[in-house]
Amino acid sequence: MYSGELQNANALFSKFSGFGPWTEQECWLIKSLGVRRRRGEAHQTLVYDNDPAGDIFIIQQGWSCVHKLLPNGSRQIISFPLPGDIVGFSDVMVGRATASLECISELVVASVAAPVIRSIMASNGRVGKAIYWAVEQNNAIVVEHLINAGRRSALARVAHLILEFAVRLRMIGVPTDLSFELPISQVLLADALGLTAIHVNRILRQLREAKLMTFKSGIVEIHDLEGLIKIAEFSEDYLNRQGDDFAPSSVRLRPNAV
Amino acid sequence: MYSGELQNANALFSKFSGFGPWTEQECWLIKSLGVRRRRGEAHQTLVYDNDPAGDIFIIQQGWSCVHKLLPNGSRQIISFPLPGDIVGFSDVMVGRATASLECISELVVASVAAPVIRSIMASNGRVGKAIYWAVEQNNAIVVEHLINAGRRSALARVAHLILEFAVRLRMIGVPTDLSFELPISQVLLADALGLTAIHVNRILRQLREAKLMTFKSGIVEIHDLEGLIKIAEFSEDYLNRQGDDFAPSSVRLRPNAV
DNA sequence: CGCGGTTTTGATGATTGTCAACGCAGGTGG
DNA sequence: CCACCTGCGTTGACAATCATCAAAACCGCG
Repeated sequence: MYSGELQNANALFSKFSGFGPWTEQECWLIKSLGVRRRRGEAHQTLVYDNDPAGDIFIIQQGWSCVHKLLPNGSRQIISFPLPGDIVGFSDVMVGRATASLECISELVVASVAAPVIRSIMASNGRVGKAIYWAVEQNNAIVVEHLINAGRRSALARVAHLILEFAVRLRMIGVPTDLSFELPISQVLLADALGLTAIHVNRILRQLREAKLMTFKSGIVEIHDLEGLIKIAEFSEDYLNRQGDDFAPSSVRLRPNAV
Repeated sequence: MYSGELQNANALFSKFSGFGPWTEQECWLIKSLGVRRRRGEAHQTLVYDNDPAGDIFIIQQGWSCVHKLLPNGSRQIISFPLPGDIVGFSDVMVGRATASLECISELVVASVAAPVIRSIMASNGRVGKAIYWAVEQNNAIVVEHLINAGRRSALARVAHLILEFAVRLRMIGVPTDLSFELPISQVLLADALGLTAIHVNRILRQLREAKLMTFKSGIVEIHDLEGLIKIAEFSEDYLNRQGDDFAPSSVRLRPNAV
């Protein structure tokens, strides 16, 4: 059962291993991106919105969120990066953080200095393309969050985000056999979905009473996968984009789909 | 008064001219991206979601929107690209369109084949960085739309989007002296903001009655800029990011701000 | 002139937010 | 050990926001 740790010491290498085969040099390069580590404690803000951006971060262990605060005190969570995900890539290319990175649990990240990333991206190698693919996948997730907030009911939103977690966790090798740990408070879900925590709570009750899923003390249990997919209007396509040069092994939510 | 046309024959070159100085070679390269033209008529869909992506498009003239359709028939507009904006950059890097591109008015775009863009990005030149800066700015706009849909009231959303248009139009050289053409229906505004057209209409009435702005027959008139900025919680920072290697001339909404 | 798309308005209802209260668990200090 | 606090989850009552349904006016266009 996953609670923010990964067997593999290098989450990015683990994530990219499906894209292979890699040459020895490429392996070395990818692994080198994971050597400089940094830790964060729960509730600590590692990156502040609008700070000058010197490093990108590759999540290794733990849960975190990227968010922006509004003048009125509310906030919008942009994404929940998982181990292997790259945070602050565009910030580094542009020179300034465009959002904050906050730890939810204890967090381990690898940091990579801006010039290193820039030179990798400029070298036109397959590693750069893989990084680009990973970044684009994160952008696709942001777009899906926009669709969630803009055009789906609260019920669909909650279900959609839960299913997104299920697929993404499976993609990084966490066995999510219709049940997985999700150490995220209802407040965080609300800030990601554009709802109030109270309403998220009610929606979760609805989902429970409809025998679709439960989410209690940080554990998701999906009881009716097809029903959940249906009310969420969930399609995992946006998480399974193929690169132009490599084809990451596709992860499917349904065990034995066509 | 702007209605989708630009004096300059090459919108990208016009946009990038502020980043200069460019060498003669760089000028030639940027201009070369604008030579292959393609037209689209109003309501025509130039790119369909999930199509294989072969070209990127650089908007030259006219209005368009990037959107995604939902199974239930509703849709979410992701962005309204303006002349000089690049559409489908990430699609090309990934091989497949992640959204649709639809013409609102008659549209002129330049198309650039994927290999051309890839080689420019791989060459580590300043042109590639400028393109990257432009793409990142569009991503920042998507994030702001997420914040809009997730955490702002309908009133603030509408005001925010209007102000975004005002700044973006001014950034591409359209004089928006508190009044500008915006040939966009209320239905389109609604699909961008996560509201119904009827509610957008009522919000526009509210804004009119509060003497903040009017939007009638495709023309926006801002009567109380400060008031509008206030209720929108608008900060133009997300549109004025500096590159790490160049500083595009900052465009300010307030004529004589500090 | 009629037609389709858009804007506008009213009446009504559903969804979601706000306010208030309580329980529960974990931590902290007496 | 217990009182106390704080954060989180839960529930109810109520209010505000926003959507839905319906109808009419308007406008450009064939």
